Amino acid sequence: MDVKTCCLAALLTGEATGYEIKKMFEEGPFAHFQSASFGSIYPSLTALRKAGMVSVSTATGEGRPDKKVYVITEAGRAELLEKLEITPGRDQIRSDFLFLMFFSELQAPDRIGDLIDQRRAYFDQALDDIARVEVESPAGPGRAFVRGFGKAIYTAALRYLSDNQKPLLDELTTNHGSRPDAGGGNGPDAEHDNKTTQAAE
Amino acid sequence: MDVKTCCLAALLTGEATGYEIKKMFEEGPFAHFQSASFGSIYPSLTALRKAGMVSVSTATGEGRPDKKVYVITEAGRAELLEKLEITPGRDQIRSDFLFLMFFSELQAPDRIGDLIDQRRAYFDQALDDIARVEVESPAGPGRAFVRGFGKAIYTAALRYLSDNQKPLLDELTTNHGSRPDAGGGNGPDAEHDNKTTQAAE
DNA sequence: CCATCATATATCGGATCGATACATTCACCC
DNA sequence: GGGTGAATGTATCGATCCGATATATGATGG
Repeated sequence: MDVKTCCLAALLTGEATGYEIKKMFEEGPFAHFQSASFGSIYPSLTALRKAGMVSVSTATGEGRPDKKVYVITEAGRAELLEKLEITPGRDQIRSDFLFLMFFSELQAPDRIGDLIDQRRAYFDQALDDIARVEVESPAGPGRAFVRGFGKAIYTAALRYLSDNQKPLLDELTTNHGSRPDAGGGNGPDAEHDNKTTQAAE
Repeated sequence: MDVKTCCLAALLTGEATGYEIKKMFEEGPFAHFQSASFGSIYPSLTALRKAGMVSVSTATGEGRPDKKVYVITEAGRAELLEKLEITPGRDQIRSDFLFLMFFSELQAPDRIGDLIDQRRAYFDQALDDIARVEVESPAGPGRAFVRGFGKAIYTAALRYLSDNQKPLLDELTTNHGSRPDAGGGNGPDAEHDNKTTQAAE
């Protein structure tokens, strides 16, 4: 979902500053399935204000200068409801961890073991986060459903890692010396009799 | 992982054209944890060629004009190995589906039911994809580990959806008329006694 | 007494996506 | 025979978005 819509969604739970919206994507209820950076949040809020989707009130407390508190308007709420009617596309997942694991054979087994340990800690943390958010904002059935989903996924991931860490490491250490050089020699389907001309440069 | 590194990774399994690399991110072994578009793949390949990481051979078959087949070089292989040493960051997940489910209360229960049905079909498809890739490219322990991980996650997701679809829909239909207007009246922690000045415009 | 963290706004360059244009082959159907 | 559309391919453009950074202030703490 684009950042503007995400900002509207964040503001639906109450007024907030740009900074607070960022935190909602880092630690709050959206943390595990949406994200946005300052570089997109602030421009989005400005655009939403110009479009009348949000209103701003500048809070001048003690010392701290301008602190812009954003509130969603009726138009903004209508806009969000409209966006909720889209057909959701593919989930986008980008995991450096799985990328590294994909090439386990090219790395030292110890390194692979460390990576898995780190990832298990990471998933433990994720479960703690969900539990914490669960206490902080009880909320309705939609949120509970999403939280439950996250819990199920992370629990399964954790189980998979603990079940398969040792087997993988065993396999890597036994076949260690061989180094299969990954696609050099007998590569996949070497069938193409096109005339090829080597490019210069 | 940046697109350049992803291209090198794709080429490690054998030579390929830009088009084929794209397909590897859509249907191939990387499909479920990395992605890239033409708009980033082609510039990346050009940059990699200039840096000597890949070499190009233009295949002039019958009819079809220039078809640039890319091959990873030794320098490219070294570069990839270096990139494998990074510490992996957070997995990035962006799910429109969970975003929509988060706001279940604002939508018709039938619509929610449809969304869940669609997502179950989507996860079924994902499991089929993994099974298909498993047959097409047997490969080593790293790939098997990643595939197993995906299988575990999708299976858990599927189970969660089938277990919780009906309970959610029941909850939504019973509380239907109420429409909790999400954060308007008794919003979260209304404690801030800063002087606020309403912004014009 | 100064480092450093948390709060807070904002911008810039670059990475990346999504859509699109273009060109050709092949399969299919009428 | 001819037309339509899918698949294969390269390539670019605008819009979006991220990551790093600059700026400023108060609180915390060694």
